[in-house]
Amino acid sequence: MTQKKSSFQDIRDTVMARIQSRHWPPGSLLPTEVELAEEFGCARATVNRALRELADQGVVDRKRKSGTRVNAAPVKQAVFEIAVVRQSVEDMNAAYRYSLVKREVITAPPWLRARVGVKDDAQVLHLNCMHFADNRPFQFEERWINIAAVPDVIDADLSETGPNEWLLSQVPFSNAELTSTAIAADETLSEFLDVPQGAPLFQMERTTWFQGTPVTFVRMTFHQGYHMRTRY
Amino acid sequence: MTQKKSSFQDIRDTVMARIQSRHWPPGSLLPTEVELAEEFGCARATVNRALRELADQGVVDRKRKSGTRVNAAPVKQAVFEIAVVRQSVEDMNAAYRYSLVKREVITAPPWLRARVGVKDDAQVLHLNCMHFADNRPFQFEERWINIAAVPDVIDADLSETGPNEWLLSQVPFSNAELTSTAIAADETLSEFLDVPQGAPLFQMERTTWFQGTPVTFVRMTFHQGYHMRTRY
DNA sequence: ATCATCCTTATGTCTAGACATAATAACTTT
DNA sequence: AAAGTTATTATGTCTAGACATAAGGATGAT
Repeated sequence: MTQKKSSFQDIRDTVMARIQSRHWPPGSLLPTEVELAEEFGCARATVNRALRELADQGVVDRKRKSGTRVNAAPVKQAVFEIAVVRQSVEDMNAAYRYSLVKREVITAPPWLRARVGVKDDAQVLHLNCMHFADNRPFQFEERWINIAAVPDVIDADLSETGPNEWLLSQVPFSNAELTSTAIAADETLSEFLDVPQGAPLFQMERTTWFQGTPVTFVRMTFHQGYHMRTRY
Repeated sequence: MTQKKSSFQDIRDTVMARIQSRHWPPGSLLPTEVELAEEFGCARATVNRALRELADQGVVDRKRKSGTRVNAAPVKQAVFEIAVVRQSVEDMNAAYRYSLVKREVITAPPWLRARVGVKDDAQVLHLNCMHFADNRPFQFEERWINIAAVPDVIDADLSETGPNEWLLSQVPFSNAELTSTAIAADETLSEFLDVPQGAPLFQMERTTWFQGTPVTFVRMTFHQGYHMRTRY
């Protein structure tokens, strides 16, 4: 059945539709690229691209010689954007304000050394910052920056723009590990975020590396009632 | 400088290295595909694939006629796997146990209708479940399933396997919206998760659609101290 | 039966060339 | 100067064919 639709997107969507409709149920084997190319009346490379995208999405599994199989237990994965605070505040149509609360150079404390893996005597820049949305507390940020990794940070003016934005401009491509949890507001957080002590708060921690060396560790605590949103 | 390295992966990695080393700084324009193909001694299609992958990663922006530009503000995105509860428990080397607490068929309450968009008189299956790790509370799950979307759910045996796993086998490919937040334990949660009332708890809510129709809404509350982890 | 070896096969990648398309630049007309 | 038209250009996609490679299957030796 040689159809005239040719583009790899059509093929990708058609194949996806057949999988969703259980024409090709989970676990089943798809026709070979050559057979599909025949059916769709196109070159094998076109089918290859279509199936490769589905494989990247985790919809199918592909193995040489074995063929292409509908993934029975698709690895559901969500992609969420690591938004800069300013962005997410402005996206809510709120006025963003930033304030540097504290700035000091210290030797990395043991817990930090264990966490990010810097040398015993490593000097770090320790910062406390507040981010506001429409003058209401939005996020309290506590950050440690490995001075050895970004020496320029010593001279950076962090009173106007947050350290996150400064770091992004300096070290745009990095790896990170991220954890989220719920914590109870301690005295400090209660003051900065204007909530009762013990209030449940959403907290994210992120460790960032650039080419293997740790750059920064940040603990971000959000105002009460904050929801992190993502789609997939 | 016609090199002998040819594979698109080599090219992708080389280009990435040049971007990281600021040989091509953020905002700058890369050579055209033809020029790069010359430099690397390969076909343009090979360069195209390399650059396309970098564009997919958000490292570069590509526009017809304009060319390929290093992304100044790369959209940082984290990918986290939507693990089935059983998986994440077993990944911790803990014994997984599941228990169905409550099961009832009800008419969708107004807040749920507003949330997921089902008809006024839609019948939904309402479930409460507990997930344990080594016999300690791990997650309390409250779920509503749109019966019209998956009629078979009425006859499904959900006493042994959780509704999540059952649904995954029935509706493997779906879209979802996901939010995370911190809440204080109310009376019910305090009992089920064995924490004091008011304890800060990590909560995720997920709405799932299949081909446009809402399938299920689930509210998952984790034990105290739970960390959601992800890397990028 | 067990193991090593060769053959077959489906995917993985590359090439050279072609046409399509979006967006800028250059030119023309008003 | 403003607006509309045309050329140019870099990416986007496709093709037909080629060789590479992983892995399953068959074969044969132990």
